[in-house]
Amino acid sequence: MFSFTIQHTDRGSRARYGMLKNSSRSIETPELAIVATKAQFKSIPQEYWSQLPVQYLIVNTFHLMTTQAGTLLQRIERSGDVHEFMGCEDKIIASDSGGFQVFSLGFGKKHNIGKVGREKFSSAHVDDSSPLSITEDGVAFAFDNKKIQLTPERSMEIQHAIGADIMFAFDECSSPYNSKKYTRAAMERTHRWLMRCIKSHQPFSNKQNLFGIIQGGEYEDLRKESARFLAKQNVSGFGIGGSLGSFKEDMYAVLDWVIPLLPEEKPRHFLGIGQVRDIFEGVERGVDLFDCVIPTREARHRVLYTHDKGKISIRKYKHLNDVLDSTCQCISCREKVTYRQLWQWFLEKDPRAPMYATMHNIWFYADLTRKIREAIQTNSLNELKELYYRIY
RNA sequence: CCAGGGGUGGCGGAGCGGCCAAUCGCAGCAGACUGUAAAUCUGCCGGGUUUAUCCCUACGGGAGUUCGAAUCUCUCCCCCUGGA
Repeated sequence: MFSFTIQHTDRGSRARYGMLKNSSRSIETPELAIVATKAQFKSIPQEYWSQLPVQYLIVNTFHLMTTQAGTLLQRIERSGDVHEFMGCEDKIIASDSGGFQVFSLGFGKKHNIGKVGREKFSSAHVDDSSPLSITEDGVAFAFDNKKIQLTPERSMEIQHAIGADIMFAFDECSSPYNSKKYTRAAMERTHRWLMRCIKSHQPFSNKQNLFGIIQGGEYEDLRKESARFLAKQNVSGFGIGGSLGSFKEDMYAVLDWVIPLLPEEKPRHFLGIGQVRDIFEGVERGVDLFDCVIPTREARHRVLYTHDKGKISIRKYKHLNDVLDSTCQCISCREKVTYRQLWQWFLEKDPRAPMYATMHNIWFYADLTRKIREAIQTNSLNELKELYYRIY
């Protein structure tokens, strides 16, 4: 049984503190999902997983079906479901549909861009010709010298098979380089795919929950149209996806357009976003859920998040004999691992390096979202935001 | 002492007459990373400067050959491997 209850709404913004439940599992919101694409927390041995302060995580349909030629998926199914496979019975597990790979392995790869830009795009950038074959039926990927077919029905089938608590509808994540015309076509196709996902989901709707995805790129009219369409559908929540424009401001504008059009009582998940400022800006605008690769990926890339010093490249602190963050309770900080030690492990390619760094960043984000939830309840979100904006 | 193989930028290691200030890797420096093609990627990395199809100093030391040498010759020094 799924429920989402809003327990407190911030006075000065759209921020809300809520409780999301699916059968015996529950999480408090706002919360950020740690990305576990292949049903694993990269670089952390499984015996540590139960100690991680993670209540929400997300796996990926596309990568589950392509990893080890599909045998990973079979192993998950044999375990019962993805919770049992991972030994994470108590965590809410979401699964992405593979819709992001339509972008990341398509236009994203072709142009080496992400869904949030850093420059103003011009007409010279416009490209509507994806290297993938995208048709009304679905998408054909060429990956690892193999042909992978994904349709709304196939994506749903896999997400049902692994037993995710929250499933995302199969969509086409648009590119910042797409024309408005293409962005509209992709959005409308995504809407039609959603209807097929809803139909496939019907028999499973008592145990699992389908979130539809709002598209429309950086265009106000498209975003609003998509939000209005989604608001009417029989879904448990909403993902806000697709291209988010050239700059952070564009991305926040998308939230401002879309969220007021969505029903208050359903959760909103801002797909793929999660830098520190983005979390605050999103929460203020009414986002309940996030997911982002940044905590784990940047840890592997030797970047740490701290509550006292901001974002830190370990390279610059490698001679310090301090723990990573004096206010942190993560395994690394409890064991008094220093910057010097961590750097040494990175140089030696010791697996403890990415492991401790990743655990640290996961702890950081857990602390951050916990503080945000507390701040919403005590109407002090703004003060907390100011505190973090000094170093982020 | 004899025979053979070597000595190249912080380190490892290419080059074996001009396209060499010298491939590449490591380390160093700077930057990036937002529904994970990512423990990855990009740029710099002898010195100077007007940042350039410029100038210096450089491939163990010295002396040669040559229009031209890290690359060939001689000699000295040092290292490694066999032999006495």
